[in-house]
Amino acid sequence: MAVLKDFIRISDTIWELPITYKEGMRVPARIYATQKLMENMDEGVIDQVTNVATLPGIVKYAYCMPDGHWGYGFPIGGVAAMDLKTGVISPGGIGFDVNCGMRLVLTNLTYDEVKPQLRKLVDRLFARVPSGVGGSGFVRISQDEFRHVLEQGARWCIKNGYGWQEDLERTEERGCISGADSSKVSNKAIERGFKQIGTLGSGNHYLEIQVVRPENVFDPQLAKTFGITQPEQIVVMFHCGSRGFGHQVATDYLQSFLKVMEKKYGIKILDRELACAPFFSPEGQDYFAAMKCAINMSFANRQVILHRVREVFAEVFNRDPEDLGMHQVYDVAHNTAKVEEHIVDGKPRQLLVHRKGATRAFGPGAAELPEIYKKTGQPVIVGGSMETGSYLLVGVEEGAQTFFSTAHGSGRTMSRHQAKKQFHGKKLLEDMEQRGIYVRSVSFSGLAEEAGPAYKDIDEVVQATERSGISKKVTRFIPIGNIKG
DNA sequence: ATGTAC
Repeated sequence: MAVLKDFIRISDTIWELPITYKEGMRVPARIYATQKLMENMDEGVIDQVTNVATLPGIVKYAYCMPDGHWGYGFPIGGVAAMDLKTGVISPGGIGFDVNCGMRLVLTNLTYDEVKPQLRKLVDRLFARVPSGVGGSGFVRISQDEFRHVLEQGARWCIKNGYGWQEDLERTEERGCISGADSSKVSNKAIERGFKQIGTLGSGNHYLEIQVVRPENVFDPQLAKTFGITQPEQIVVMFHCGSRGFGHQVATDYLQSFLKVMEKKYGIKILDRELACAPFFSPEGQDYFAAMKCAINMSFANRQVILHRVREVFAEVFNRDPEDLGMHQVYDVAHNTAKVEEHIVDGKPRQLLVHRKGATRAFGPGAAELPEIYKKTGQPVIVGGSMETGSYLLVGVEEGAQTFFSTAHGSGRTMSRHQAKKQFHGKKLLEDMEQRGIYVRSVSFSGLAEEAGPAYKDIDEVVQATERSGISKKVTRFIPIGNIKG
């Protein structure tokens, strides 16, 4: 539990630890949380976010979002912007599951229309979207072709018939980050990844059917612009990443950084898990180019899954996906490091922004946003636990304070081990069905790990982001069907 | 998160 007296309270939802808190801190650390979230904040977060504050080149603050919890090196929920010339790039600040992210898709169906078909729909999705540890997808391509996927991302998918052209402009980076170089990726990573496009994975990865209750529309105007136009509307949300491929890229470069960090670059860190290299070093640049391949692999993964989701809906309702209004709202990444321009103390600066379990949330007018969202600000998809619900938020101008970053989900309160001891998968599944949520999972123990009480209160997390001014509520979604990886 | 151990 956090020792609150150590913190300077900047506002009711911003808590600061000054550089005197720990030797070597270059900038203060800031945690975004309500009092209630702060009282229960993982002690590991405080240790880790202040460790991050010691990294070379860090600008302004080391941040942790309200859904923060202990992670590898950096906390999950960590945000750190580095000066390009003096700063480092750190795999621990991005996460093993590079570009783990969320995609939200509309339908024009209502709850009453979907309810009689719910079991069939979930069963078909479970059968057609591969999930679980390992597992290969239905996209059969050679390892050489996979290299094209790594460099073209979701664009490769559209070219090959998996999706609609408009999906690209509704995806962060338009589904393809530039600068991905597959020659910087190991053969081992290619071998692990080339059969994994279109697969959900395991852990907290899932695909969910959700309903928008009228009382959960907080900004009707924005909701309408994002395509939420009718009462009890059904949407599909899913969460997955770059699978074994991204994991292998992270593993490869962590090893490479550990070899050179101290000997070649004289960087001393407080925790091996903070392994890093100067951004402009050969090792740093190679990792950046390889990590971008994993970003693109993940965009492609979610693009192919979207294609499958549309196919299944078309089958079950015997209507075209176009006719079902299955437009994508947006796709957000929440494990990345990207070069972005931000205003620091009144001057524009190029920064490497690490977001690990944190969502980019650009406000209205940002150059990176597509025309359709230029005026509104960026849609932000925040996935809650399978029992409680999720949110659609929007980026706001005040988000500049966190380099336009906000929360990405609920955040765990309990270790997986502890959750497995406390909950029983089969009973949980039955309880959820009683409450109108139909779940399919490859593993009961995996299901138990994802029980609602193993996560923070999503409403409290979202409130913290809104009250601190880093994002704003649009709608809340209630789960009715879940495919758990 | 992860071919849940090089």
